[in-house]
Amino acid sequence: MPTRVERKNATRHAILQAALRLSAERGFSSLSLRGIAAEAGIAPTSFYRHFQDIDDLGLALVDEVGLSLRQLIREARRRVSARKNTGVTRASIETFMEFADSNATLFRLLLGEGAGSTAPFRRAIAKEIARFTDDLSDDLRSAAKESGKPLADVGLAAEAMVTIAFNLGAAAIDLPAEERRKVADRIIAEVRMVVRGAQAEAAAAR
Amino acid sequence: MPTRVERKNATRHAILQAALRLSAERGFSSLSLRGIAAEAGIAPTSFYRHFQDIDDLGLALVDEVGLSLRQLIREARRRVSARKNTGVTRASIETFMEFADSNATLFRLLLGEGAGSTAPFRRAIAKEIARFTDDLSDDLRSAAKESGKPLADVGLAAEAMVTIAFNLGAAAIDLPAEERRKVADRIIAEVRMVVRGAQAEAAAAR
DNA sequence: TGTACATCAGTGAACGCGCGTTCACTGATGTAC
DNA sequence: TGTACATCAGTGAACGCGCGTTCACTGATGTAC
Repeated sequence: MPTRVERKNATRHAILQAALRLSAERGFSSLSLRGIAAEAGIAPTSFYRHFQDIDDLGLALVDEVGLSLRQLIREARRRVSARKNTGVTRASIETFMEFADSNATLFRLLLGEGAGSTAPFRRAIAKEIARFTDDLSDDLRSAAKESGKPLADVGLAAEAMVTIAFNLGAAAIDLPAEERRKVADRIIAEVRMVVRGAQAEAAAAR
Repeated sequence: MPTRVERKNATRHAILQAALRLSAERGFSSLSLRGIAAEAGIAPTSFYRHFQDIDDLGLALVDEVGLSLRQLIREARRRVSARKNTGVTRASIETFMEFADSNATLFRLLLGEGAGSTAPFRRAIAKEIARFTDDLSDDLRSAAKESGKPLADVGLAAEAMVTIAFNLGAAAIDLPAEERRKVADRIIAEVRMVVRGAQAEAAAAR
Protein backbone atom coordinates (compact mmCIF):
# COMPACT_ATOMS: atom_id res chain seq x y z
CA MET A 1 0.00 0.00 0.00
CA PRO A 2 1.33 3.46 -0.91
CA THR A 3 2.48 5.86 1.76
CA ARG A 4 0.84 9.23 2.37
CA VAL A 5 3.74 11.00 0.66
CA GLU A 6 3.43 8.79 -2.40
CA ARG A 7 -0.29 9.46 -2.62
CA LYS A 8 0.33 13.18 -2.36
CA ASN A 9 2.94 13.10 -5.11
CA ALA A 10 0.58 11.09 -7.30
CA THR A 11 -2.17 13.70 -6.86
CA ARG A 12 0.24 16.52 -7.57
CA HIS A 13 1.29 14.73 -10.72
CA ALA A 14 -2.34 14.19 -11.70
CA ILE A 15 -2.97 17.92 -11.35
CA LEU A 16 0.00 18.79 -13.55
CA GLN A 17 -1.06 16.26 -16.17
CA ALA A 18 -4.63 17.52 -16.12
CA ALA A 19 -3.42 21.10 -16.56
CA LEU A 20 -1.20 20.06 -19.45
CA ARG A 21 -4.04 18.17 -21.12
CA LEU A 22 -6.45 21.06 -20.76
CA SER A 23 -3.97 23.69 -21.87
CA ALA A 24 -3.40 21.65 -25.02
CA GLU A 25 -7.14 21.53 -25.65
CA ARG A 26 -8.18 25.06 -24.88
CA GLY A 27 -4.97 27.03 -24.44
CA PHE A 28 -3.06 27.83 -21.32
CA SER A 29 -4.74 31.16 -20.70
CA SER A 30 -8.15 29.55 -20.33
CA LEU A 31 -7.04 27.15 -17.63
CA SER A 32 -9.15 27.38 -14.50
CA LEU A 33 -8.57 25.93 -11.10
CA ARG A 34 -11.97 24.29 -11.09
CA GLY A 35 -11.51 22.88 -14.56
CA ILE A 36 -8.15 21.43 -13.66
CA ALA A 37 -9.51 19.96 -10.45
CA ALA A 38 -12.39 18.31 -12.32
CA GLU A 39 -10.02 16.92 -14.96
CA ALA A 40 -7.71 15.62 -12.24
CA GLY A 41 -10.62 14.06 -10.37
CA ILE A 42 -10.26 16.00 -7.13
CA ALA A 43 -12.34 18.60 -5.34
CA PRO A 44 -11.47 22.20 -6.31
CA THR A 45 -10.41 22.90 -2.75
CA SER A 46 -7.86 20.09 -2.76
CA PHE A 47 -5.82 22.08 -5.25
CA TYR A 48 -4.58 24.25 -2.40
CA ARG A 49 -2.93 21.29 -0.71
CA HIS A 50 -0.46 21.21 -3.62
CA PHE A 51 -0.08 24.71 -5.01
CA GLN A 52 -0.34 28.15 -3.52
CA ASP A 53 -2.40 29.42 -6.45
CA ILE A 54 -2.76 29.17 -10.22
CA ASP A 55 0.46 31.08 -10.92
CA ASP A 56 2.34 28.63 -8.75
CA LEU A 57 0.92 25.80 -10.85
CA GLY A 58 1.97 27.64 -14.01
CA LEU A 59 5.57 27.83 -12.89
CA ALA A 60 5.61 24.17 -11.88
CA LEU A 61 4.22 23.39 -15.32
CA VAL A 62 7.02 25.25 -17.05
CA ASP A 63 9.55 23.42 -14.91
CA GLU A 64 8.10 20.09 -15.96
CA VAL A 65 7.90 21.16 -19.57
CA GLY A 66 11.46 22.48 -19.51
CA LEU A 67 12.70 19.21 -18.09
CA SER A 68 10.89 17.16 -20.75
CA LEU A 69 12.16 19.53 -23.41
CA ARG A 70 15.76 19.07 -22.34
CA GLN A 71 15.34 15.30 -22.36
CA LEU A 72 13.83 15.53 -25.83
CA ILE A 73 16.71 17.66 -27.04
CA ARG A 74 19.28 15.19 -25.78
CA GLU A 75 17.42 12.38 -27.51
CA ALA A 76 17.01 14.48 -30.66
CA ARG A 77 20.71 15.24 -30.80
CA ARG A 78 21.48 11.54 -30.68
CA ARG A 79 19.04 10.88 -33.46
CA VAL A 80 20.36 13.64 -35.67
CA SER A 81 23.94 12.48 -35.37
CA ALA A 82 22.77 8.96 -36.24
CA ARG A 83 21.37 10.13 -39.57
CA LYS A 84 24.76 10.70 -41.16
CA ASN A 85 23.49 10.41 -44.71
CA THR A 86 21.01 13.29 -44.38
CA GLY A 87 21.89 17.00 -44.26
CA VAL A 88 22.23 18.25 -40.70
CA THR A 89 19.67 20.99 -41.21
CA ARG A 90 17.08 18.63 -42.63
CA ALA A 91 17.74 16.00 -39.98
CA SER A 92 17.47 18.60 -37.20
CA ILE A 93 14.29 20.25 -38.37
CA GLU A 94 12.59 16.99 -39.22
CA THR A 95 13.43 15.67 -35.80
CA PHE A 96 12.18 18.90 -34.27
CA MET A 97 8.89 18.68 -36.14
CA GLU A 98 8.51 15.03 -35.28
CA PHE A 99 9.01 15.75 -31.62
CA ALA A 100 6.66 18.73 -31.75
CA ASP A 101 4.14 16.38 -33.31
CA SER A 102 4.37 13.56 -30.82
CA ASN A 103 4.66 15.94 -27.87
CA ALA A 104 2.05 18.37 -29.10
CA THR A 105 0.84 19.16 -25.61
CA LEU A 106 4.26 20.20 -24.49
CA PHE A 107 5.10 22.23 -27.56
CA ARG A 108 1.75 23.92 -27.65
CA LEU A 109 2.44 25.19 -24.19
CA LEU A 110 5.91 26.37 -25.15
CA LEU A 111 4.98 27.89 -28.47
CA GLY A 112 1.29 28.50 -28.46
CA GLU A 113 0.69 31.18 -25.96
CA GLY A 114 2.71 34.38 -26.00
CA ALA A 115 0.57 36.65 -23.90
CA GLY A 116 -2.69 35.86 -22.15
CA SER A 117 -0.70 34.13 -19.52
CA THR A 118 0.90 35.95 -16.64
CA ALA A 119 4.25 37.76 -16.76
CA PRO A 120 6.29 35.30 -14.65
CA PHE A 121 4.95 32.44 -16.77
CA ARG A 122 6.00 34.17 -19.97
CA ARG A 123 9.43 34.93 -18.52
CA ALA A 124 9.90 31.28 -17.59
CA ILE A 125 9.00 30.17 -21.11
CA ALA A 126 11.35 32.74 -22.63
CA LYS A 127 14.13 31.39 -20.44
CA GLU A 128 13.57 27.83 -21.68
CA ILE A 129 13.74 29.01 -25.28
CA ALA A 130 16.87 31.05 -24.57
CA ARG A 131 18.46 27.93 -23.13
CA PHE A 132 17.52 26.08 -26.29
CA THR A 133 19.12 28.84 -28.38
CA ASP A 134 22.33 28.68 -26.35
CA ASP A 135 22.58 24.94 -26.85
CA LEU A 136 22.06 25.40 -30.57
CA SER A 137 24.84 28.02 -30.63
CA ASP A 138 27.25 25.48 -29.14
CA ASP A 139 26.20 22.89 -31.69
CA LEU A 140 26.64 25.33 -34.54
CA ARG A 141 30.10 26.31 -33.33
CA SER A 142 31.35 22.75 -33.13
CA ALA A 143 29.71 21.83 -36.44
CA ALA A 144 31.41 24.82 -38.07
CA LYS A 145 34.76 23.76 -36.67
CA GLU A 146 34.30 20.19 -37.91
CA SER A 147 33.20 21.15 -41.41
CA GLY A 148 35.81 23.91 -41.74
CA LYS A 149 33.08 26.39 -42.74
CA PRO A 150 33.11 29.13 -40.11
CA LEU A 151 29.95 31.06 -39.19
CA ALA A 152 29.67 34.75 -38.40
CA ASP A 153 27.64 35.78 -35.34
CA VAL A 154 26.75 32.27 -34.24
CA GLY A 155 24.48 33.55 -31.47
CA LEU A 156 22.43 35.64 -33.87
CA ALA A 157 22.23 32.82 -36.39
CA ALA A 158 20.98 30.47 -33.67
CA GLU A 159 18.39 33.01 -32.54
CA ALA A 160 17.17 33.44 -36.11
CA MET A 161 16.88 29.68 -36.59
CA VAL A 162 15.08 29.07 -33.33
CA THR A 163 12.70 31.94 -34.00
CA ILE A 164 11.88 30.55 -37.44
CA ALA A 165 11.55 26.93 -36.34
CA PHE A 166 9.50 27.63 -33.19
CA ASN A 167 7.12 30.14 -34.70
CA LEU A 168 6.46 28.50 -38.03
CA GLY A 169 6.41 25.16 -36.24
CA ALA A 170 3.83 26.50 -33.78
CA ALA A 171 1.54 27.56 -36.59
CA ALA A 172 1.84 24.09 -38.13
CA ILE A 173 0.92 22.07 -35.05
CA ASP A 174 -2.77 21.96 -35.87
CA LEU A 175 -2.40 21.34 -39.61
CA PRO A 176 -2.94 17.95 -41.25
CA ALA A 177 0.15 15.78 -41.67
CA GLU A 178 0.76 16.63 -45.31
CA GLU A 179 0.62 20.37 -44.72
CA ARG A 180 2.93 19.95 -41.76
CA ARG A 181 5.49 18.29 -43.97
CA LYS A 182 5.36 21.23 -46.35
CA VAL A 183 5.89 23.63 -43.47
CA ALA A 184 8.84 21.51 -42.35
CA ASP A 185 10.36 21.84 -45.83
CA ARG A 186 9.89 25.60 -45.69
CA ILE A 187 11.53 25.80 -42.29
CA ILE A 188 14.44 23.70 -43.54
CA ALA A 189 14.95 25.97 -46.55
CA GLU A 190 14.79 29.08 -44.39
CA VAL A 191 17.16 27.78 -41.74
CA ARG A 192 19.52 26.81 -44.51
CA MET A 193 19.41 30.38 -45.78
CA VAL A 194 20.48 31.60 -42.37
CA VAL A 195 23.35 29.10 -42.35
CA ARG A 196 24.48 30.16 -45.80
CA GLY A 197 24.16 33.80 -44.86
CA ALA A 198 26.26 33.35 -41.75
CA GLN A 199 28.86 31.43 -43.76
CA ALA A 200 28.88 34.12 -46.45
CA GLU A 201 29.41 36.82 -43.83
CA ALA A 202 32.24 34.87 -42.22
CA ALA A 203 33.85 34.42 -45.65
CA ALA A 204 33.43 38.13 -46.46
CA ALA A 205 34.93 39.17 -43.14
CA ARG A 206 38.10 37.16 -43.63
CA MET B 1 -26.55 68.60 -34.29
CA PRO B 2 -25.39 65.11 -35.32
CA THR B 3 -27.78 62.70 -36.96
CA ARG B 4 -28.80 59.41 -35.43
CA VAL B 5 -26.53 57.52 -37.84
CA GLU B 6 -23.57 59.70 -36.94
CA ARG B 7 -24.15 59.11 -33.25
CA LYS B 8 -24.32 55.38 -33.83
CA ASN B 9 -21.08 55.37 -35.80
CA ALA B 10 -19.42 57.40 -33.08
CA THR B 11 -20.47 54.88 -30.42
CA ARG B 12 -19.28 51.99 -32.58
CA HIS B 13 -15.96 53.72 -32.96
CA ALA B 14 -15.77 54.36 -29.23
CA ILE B 15 -16.30 50.64 -28.59
CA LEU B 16 -13.52 49.68 -31.02
CA GLN B 17 -11.14 52.21 -29.49
CA ALA B 18 -11.97 51.02 -25.98
CA ALA B 19 -11.34 47.40 -26.99
CA LEU B 20 -8.04 48.37 -28.57
CA ARG B 21 -6.98 50.32 -25.48
CA LEU B 22 -7.89 47.49 -23.13
CA SER B 23 -6.32 44.79 -25.28
CA ALA B 24 -3.09 46.78 -25.20
CA GLU B 25 -3.26 46.99 -21.41
CA ARG B 26 -4.31 43.49 -20.47
CA GLY B 27 -4.10 41.44 -23.66
CA PHE B 28 -6.74 40.61 -26.18
CA SER B 29 -7.75 37.34 -24.59
CA SER B 30 -8.80 39.03 -21.38
CA LEU B 31 -11.16 41.44 -23.09
CA SER B 32 -14.67 41.28 -21.69
CA LEU B 33 -17.85 42.76 -23.01
CA ARG B 34 -18.58 44.47 -19.73
CA GLY B 35 -15.05 45.83 -19.47
CA ILE B 36 -15.18 47.23 -22.98
CA ALA B 37 -18.59 48.76 -22.36
CA ALA B 38 -17.35 50.44 -19.18
CA GLU B 39 -14.25 51.75 -20.96
CA ALA B 40 -16.40 53.04 -23.83
CA GLY B 41 -18.83 54.68 -21.40
CA ILE B 42 -21.94 52.77 -22.41
CA ALA B 43 -24.17 50.23 -20.71
CA PRO B 44 -23.10 46.60 -21.28
CA THR B 45 -26.36 45.92 -23.07
CA SER B 46 -25.76 48.67 -25.62
CA PHE B 47 -22.92 46.62 -27.02
CA TYR B 48 -25.48 44.44 -28.79
CA ARG B 49 -26.74 47.37 -30.84
CA HIS B 50 -23.37 47.37 -32.62
CA PHE B 51 -21.98 43.85 -32.63
CA GLN B 52 -23.54 40.44 -32.61
CA ASP B 53 -21.14 39.18 -29.96
CA ILE B 54 -17.53 39.40 -28.80
CA ASP B 55 -16.19 37.40 -31.74
CA ASP B 56 -17.87 39.83 -34.11
CA LEU B 57 -16.09 42.66 -32.33
CA GLY B 58 -12.80 40.78 -32.65
CA LEU B 59 -13.12 40.50 -36.39
CA ALA B 60 -14.05 44.17 -36.73
CA LEU B 61 -10.98 44.96 -34.66
CA VAL B 62 -8.71 42.98 -36.96
CA ASP B 63 -10.23 44.77 -39.96
CA GLU B 64 -9.43 48.12 -38.39
CA VAL B 65 -5.97 47.00 -37.41
CA GLY B 66 -5.29 45.56 -40.86
CA LEU B 67 -6.33 48.83 -42.45
CA SER B 68 -4.08 50.87 -40.18
CA LEU B 69 -1.26 48.42 -40.77
CA ARG B 70 -1.50 48.77 -44.54
CA GLN B 71 -1.48 52.55 -44.23
CA LEU B 72 1.58 52.32 -42.00
CA ILE B 73 3.31 50.07 -44.49
CA ARG B 74 2.70 52.49 -47.33
CA GLU B 75 4.07 55.32 -45.22
CA ALA B 76 7.00 53.16 -44.10
CA ARG B 77 7.91 52.27 -47.65
CA ARG B 78 8.04 55.96 -48.52
CA ARG B 79 10.26 56.65 -45.55
CA VAL B 80 12.63 53.78 -46.31
CA SER B 81 13.13 54.83 -49.91
CA ALA B 82 13.82 58.36 -48.67
CA ARG B 83 16.75 57.15 -46.54
CA LYS B 84 18.97 56.43 -49.53
CA ASN B 85 22.20 56.70 -47.56
CA THR B 86 21.30 53.92 -45.11
CA GLY B 87 21.27 50.20 -45.89
CA VAL B 88 17.83 49.04 -46.96
CA THR B 89 17.73 46.35 -44.30
CA ARG B 90 18.62 48.76 -41.52
CA ALA B 91 16.23 51.42 -42.78
CA SER B 92 13.40 48.90 -43.06
CA ILE B 93 13.83 47.31 -39.66
CA GLU B 94 14.39 50.61 -37.90
CA THR B 95 11.25 51.97 -39.47
CA PHE B 96 9.41 48.80 -38.49
CA MET B 97 10.54 49.06 -34.88
CA GLU B 98 9.73 52.76 -34.78
CA PHE B 99 6.23 52.10 -36.03
CA ALA B 100 5.78 49.20 -33.65
CA ASP B 101 6.83 51.58 -30.90
CA SER B 102 4.51 54.46 -31.73
CA ASN B 103 1.63 52.13 -32.58
CA ALA B 104 2.21 49.76 -29.71
CA THR B 105 -1.50 49.08 -29.26
CA LEU B 106 -1.90 47.94 -32.83
CA PHE B 107 1.24 45.85 -32.93
CA ARG B 108 0.57 44.25 -29.60
CA LEU B 109 -2.70 43.03 -30.99
CA LEU B 110 -1.06 41.74 -34.16
CA LEU B 111 1.97 40.20 -32.52
CA GLY B 112 1.19 39.69 -28.91
CA GLU B 113 -1.47 37.10 -28.76
CA GLY B 114 -1.06 33.84 -30.63
CA ALA B 115 -3.61 31.66 -28.94
CA GLY B 116 -6.01 32.58 -26.16
CA SER B 117 -8.10 34.31 -28.73
CA THR B 118 -10.61 32.46 -30.86
CA ALA B 119 -9.83 30.56 -34.04
CA PRO B 120 -11.40 33.00 -36.53
CA PHE B 121 -9.55 35.86 -34.87
CA ARG B 122 -6.25 34.03 -35.16
CA ARG B 123 -6.96 33.21 -38.81
CA ALA B 124 -7.69 36.85 -39.55
CA ILE B 125 -4.42 37.93 -37.96
CA ALA B 126 -2.49 35.25 -39.88
CA LYS B 127 -4.02 36.58 -43.09
CA GLU B 128 -2.83 40.10 -42.35
CA ILE B 129 0.68 38.86 -41.72
CA ALA B 130 0.61 36.75 -44.89
CA ARG B 131 -0.37 39.85 -46.82
CA PHE B 132 2.56 41.67 -45.28
CA THR B 133 4.87 38.82 -46.34
CA ASP B 134 3.57 38.92 -49.91
CA ASP B 135 4.20 42.64 -50.14
CA LEU B 136 7.71 42.12 -48.84
CA SER B 137 8.30 39.43 -51.47
CA ASP B 138 7.42 41.92 -54.19
CA ASP B 139 9.74 44.49 -52.69
CA LEU B 140 12.57 41.99 -52.46
CA ARG B 141 12.10 40.92 -56.06
CA SER B 142 12.26 44.45 -57.42
CA ALA B 143 15.16 45.35 -55.13
CA ALA B 144 17.05 42.28 -56.38
CA LYS B 145 16.44 43.26 -59.97
CA GLU B 146 17.62 46.80 -59.32
CA SER B 147 20.77 45.82 -57.49
CA GLY B 148 21.59 43.00 -59.90
CA LYS B 149 21.93 40.58 -56.96
CA PRO B 150 19.29 37.88 -57.50
CA LEU B 151 17.68 36.08 -54.56
CA ALA B 152 16.75 32.41 -54.37
CA ASP B 153 13.31 31.51 -53.02
CA VAL B 154 12.13 35.05 -52.45
CA GLY B 155 8.91 33.90 -50.80
CA LEU B 156 10.76 31.82 -48.25
CA ALA B 157 13.24 34.59 -47.60
CA ALA B 158 10.38 37.03 -47.00
CA GLU B 159 8.67 34.58 -44.65
CA ALA B 160 11.89 34.11 -42.69
CA MET B 161 12.39 37.87 -42.39
CA VAL B 162 8.83 38.59 -41.33
CA THR B 163 8.93 35.77 -38.80
CA ILE B 164 12.14 37.10 -37.29
CA ALA B 165 11.07 40.75 -37.28
CA PHE B 166 7.56 40.19 -35.92
CA ASN B 167 8.46 37.70 -33.24
CA LEU B 168 11.61 39.28 -31.92
CA GLY B 169 9.93 42.65 -32.31
CA ALA B 170 6.95 41.45 -30.30
CA ALA B 171 9.18 40.38 -27.44
CA ALA B 172 10.84 43.80 -27.46
CA ILE B 173 7.70 45.92 -27.27
CA ASP B 174 7.71 46.12 -23.50
CA LEU B 175 11.44 46.63 -23.06
CA PRO B 176 13.04 50.00 -22.25
CA ALA B 177 14.18 52.08 -25.22
CA GLU B 178 17.84 51.14 -24.99
CA GLU B 179 17.10 47.42 -24.94
CA ARG B 180 14.74 47.84 -27.84
CA ARG B 181 17.49 49.40 -29.89
CA LYS B 182 19.69 46.39 -29.20
CA VAL B 183 16.94 44.05 -30.30
CA ALA B 184 16.52 46.12 -33.47
CA ASP B 185 20.23 45.68 -34.18
CA ARG B 186 19.90 41.94 -33.69
CA ILE B 187 16.93 41.76 -36.02
CA ILE B 188 18.82 43.75 -38.63
CA ALA B 189 21.80 41.42 -38.46
CA GLU B 190 19.59 38.34 -38.69
CA VAL B 191 17.52 39.64 -41.60
CA ARG B 192 20.77 40.50 -43.33
CA MET B 193 21.89 36.89 -42.87
CA VAL B 194 18.75 35.73 -44.62
CA VAL B 195 19.41 38.14 -47.49
CA ARG B 196 22.99 36.98 -47.84
CA GLY B 197 21.93 33.36 -47.66
CA ALA B 198 19.31 33.84 -50.39
CA GLN B 199 21.89 35.63 -52.52
CA ALA B 200 24.46 32.89 -51.92
CA GLU B 201 21.93 30.23 -52.94
CA ALA B 202 21.01 32.12 -56.08
CA ALA B 203 24.71 32.45 -56.94
CA ALA B 204 25.33 28.75 -56.27
CA ALA B 205 22.36 27.72 -58.42
CA ARG B 206 23.60 29.63 -61.47
C1' DT C 1 2.18 -5.89 19.17
C1' DG C 2 -1.57 -2.68 20.81
C1' DT C 3 -3.25 1.73 22.02
C1' DA C 4 -3.72 6.67 22.10
C1' DC C 5 -2.87 10.62 19.75
C1' DA C 6 -1.12 13.77 15.85
C1' DT C 7 -0.89 14.75 11.18
C1' DC C 8 -2.73 16.20 7.04
C1' DA C 9 -4.69 15.12 2.08
C1' DG C 10 -9.01 15.55 0.61
C1' DT C 11 -13.79 17.52 1.17
C1' DG C 12 -18.58 20.05 0.77
C1' DA C 13 -20.86 24.17 1.83
C1' DA C 14 -20.70 28.75 1.29
C1' DC C 15 -19.02 33.50 -0.02
C1' DG C 16 -18.91 37.33 -3.29
C1' DC C 17 -17.63 38.51 -8.01
C1' DG C 18 -17.70 39.44 -12.94
C1' DC C 19 -19.26 37.33 -16.76
C1' DG C 20 -22.60 37.13 -21.28
C1' DT C 21 -27.14 37.55 -22.42
C1' DT C 22 -32.52 38.44 -22.34
C1' DC C 23 -36.06 41.49 -21.88
C1' DA C 24 -39.31 45.16 -21.73
C1' DC C 25 -38.64 50.03 -21.37
C1' DT C 26 -37.64 55.04 -22.64
C1' DG C 27 -37.17 59.00 -25.05
C1' DA C 28 -34.86 61.50 -28.61
C1' DT C 29 -34.56 61.50 -33.69
C1' DG C 30 -36.71 60.81 -38.04
C1' DT C 31 -40.75 60.45 -41.25
C1' DA C 32 -45.45 61.00 -43.35
C1' DC C 33 -49.10 63.72 -43.94
C1' DT D 1 -45.08 74.61 -40.41
C1' DG D 2 -47.50 71.43 -37.06
C1' DT D 3 -49.00 67.03 -35.61
C1' DA D 4 -49.16 62.09 -35.13
C1' DC D 5 -46.67 58.10 -35.42
C1' DA D 6 -42.50 54.95 -36.26
C1' DT D 7 -37.87 53.94 -35.52
C1' DC D 8 -34.22 52.54 -32.80
C1' DA D 9 -29.78 53.61 -29.83
C1' DG D 10 -29.29 53.26 -25.29
C1' DT D 11 -30.86 51.38 -20.72
C1' DG D 12 -31.52 48.94 -15.90
C1' DA D 13 -33.10 44.89 -13.81
C1' DA D 14 -32.60 40.30 -13.77
C1' DC D 15 -31.08 35.51 -15.08
C1' DG D 16 -27.90 31.63 -14.40
C1' DC D 17 -23.05 30.37 -14.60
C1' DG D 18 -18.26 29.37 -13.47
C1' DC D 19 -14.83 31.44 -11.14
C1' DG D 20 -11.14 31.63 -6.90
C1' DT D 21 -11.02 31.28 -2.21
C1' DT D 22 -12.27 30.44 3.04
C1' DC D 23 -13.54 27.45 6.43
C1' DA D 24 -14.46 23.83 9.58
C1' DC D 25 -14.78 18.94 8.91
C1' DT D 26 -13.40 13.91 8.24
C1' DG D 27 -11.05 9.89 8.34
C1' DA D 28 -7.15 7.30 6.83
C1' DT D 29 -2.13 7.20 7.57
C1' DG D 30 1.71 7.86 10.55
C1' DT D 31 4.03 8.18 15.15
C1' DA D 32 5.11 7.66 20.17
C1' DC D 33 4.93 4.96 23.86
